[in-house]
Amino acid sequence: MCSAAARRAATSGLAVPGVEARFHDYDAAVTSCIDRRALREGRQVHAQMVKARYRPPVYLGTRLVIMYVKCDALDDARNVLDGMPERNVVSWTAMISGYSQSGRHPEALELFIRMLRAGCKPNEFTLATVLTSCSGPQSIHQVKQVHSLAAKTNFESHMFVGSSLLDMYAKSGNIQEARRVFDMLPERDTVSCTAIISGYVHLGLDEEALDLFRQFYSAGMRCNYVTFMTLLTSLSRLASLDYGKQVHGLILRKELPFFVVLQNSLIDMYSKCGKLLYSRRVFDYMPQRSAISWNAMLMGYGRHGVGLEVVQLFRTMTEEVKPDSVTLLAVLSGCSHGGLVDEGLDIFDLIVKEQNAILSTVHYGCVIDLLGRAGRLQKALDLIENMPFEPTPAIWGSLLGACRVHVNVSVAEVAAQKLLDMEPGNAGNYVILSNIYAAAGMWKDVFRVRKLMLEKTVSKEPGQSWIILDKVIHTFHSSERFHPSKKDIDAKIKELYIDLKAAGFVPDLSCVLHDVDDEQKERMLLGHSEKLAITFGLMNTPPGLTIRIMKNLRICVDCHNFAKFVSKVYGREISLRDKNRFHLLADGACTCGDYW
DNA sequence: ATAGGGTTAG
Repeated sequence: MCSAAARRAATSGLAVPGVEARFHDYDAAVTSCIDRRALREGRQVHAQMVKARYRPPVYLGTRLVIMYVKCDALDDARNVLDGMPERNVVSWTAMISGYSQSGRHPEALELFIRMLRAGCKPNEFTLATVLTSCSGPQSIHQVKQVHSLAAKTNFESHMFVGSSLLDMYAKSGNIQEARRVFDMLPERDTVSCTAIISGYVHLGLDEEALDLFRQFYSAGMRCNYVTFMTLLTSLSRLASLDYGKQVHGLILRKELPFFVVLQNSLIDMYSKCGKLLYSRRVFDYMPQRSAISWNAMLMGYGRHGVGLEVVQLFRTMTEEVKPDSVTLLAVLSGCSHGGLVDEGLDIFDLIVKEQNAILSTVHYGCVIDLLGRAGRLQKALDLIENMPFEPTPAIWGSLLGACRVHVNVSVAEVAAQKLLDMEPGNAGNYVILSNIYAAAGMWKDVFRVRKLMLEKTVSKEPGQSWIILDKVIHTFHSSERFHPSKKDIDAKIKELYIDLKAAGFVPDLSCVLHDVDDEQKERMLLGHSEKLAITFGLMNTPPGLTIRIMKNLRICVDCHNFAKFVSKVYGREISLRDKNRFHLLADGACTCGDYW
């Protein structure tokens, strides 16, 4: 590889007066630059060729394209490719692969089509690479085209093409087709197995993904860091601490080299499984960190409502790494969840001054949250009306939620009007507005809004909670009808209800979406999935153990209150992870401070 | 010479 000629050529830039370098010298020089990713030298060699009016043959032109691609200078690579009098499959593929790997998928596809039009036949390298640019639900048509091409040319069951193809199908939501391609592969390796597992994870089929992994693993599958990252994503979502620890154990036992990305996944997994201290331990032991490491840690503290740590870690971070837009999101939402209103607003002012360009509507959403939490609703409304973005439903929703907590009818009506216009089918908005009217004693308006809701709304995403006991996931849906322990849970929850009421628990009937009588409302509230899961947890865990519950949506006020009373009456800590954050309930109080 | 699976936030 690194011949004497190459070294001489690379270091001298071929500036030998009077001597025209020949093919081998140029080739050696370019190769050396490719190996070292030496862009500047590569450019010099290229310039030398131009200056010497040397016309490189296809091979050498291709090497130049590869050199620029490997050095991330895609536009230079493209210029070389476009200027070549002839191209071969390698030239085209190298360029397509450059686009694919830097996420410039439309250009990759466009070039692929151009290649076909130029009469160049793709090979397995081309297909494997171009398929990675076919993802996204809207381009299923392209996937089909490329697939039929792959089938026609008999590459469908090629290891690389097949893995890429099944991944495309999975990412377009067609897991059956992905599975079919996977089952056709001549053999299975780490990448193809990881790809199909990741397909299930991608579609949120976490339990299926784990089953598949168990199956592969006992059949002797070799894992690498990508496999582990894929598994950790799934375990974070399930909040399965035991399995998470097991995967961590596997990673340690394998003595893999250090990968920042893998450690990042571990930080995230522990924080989503409720073990912030473990996240921090992983974070502290990392010899190098990326911005994502910091962001994952910041998000973790925010998710758990530990505002002070968010601010402190953010300060440390800024001494080492430049915060990106996710960092700012983590800090602002962390301040909001942690109740640090003034700190959050100060940081926001600073960001507006120094990094205004990376702020987006979600950042403003966090600040609206902050102001809302502090009860500064008019200020929040002013900010929405003056921010440099069109307010999204999420923004108005955040304001409306704050109006409920602080019972502010006039601001609520502004926010609600916008929301009802933007998403008339969303029942939640009507419910909150009617709750606000109810809290203000404006009963006529309560009925008006309820009536409107019955006319217009569509059903929402069904609520679902789960608890993991002894590595088994027990899932509950609201008004559960099919759970095997249904009868026992019903009996137990009635028993609890008497105890809790005796301790002062009052059901919050305004949480019920439907227009039914109060008795029916109470029954419906008791059917909420998180109450079922908590009750199931109480029935099946020894006294003193923390009950860990997960919920796919935000927790409702009544369930939150229910959990508080359970924590007090039965002396149980309850850790409840909802869509956005953790609630740690103990002795009748919650770490969220009743604002979420 | 050119190739497949992936981390925070949405």
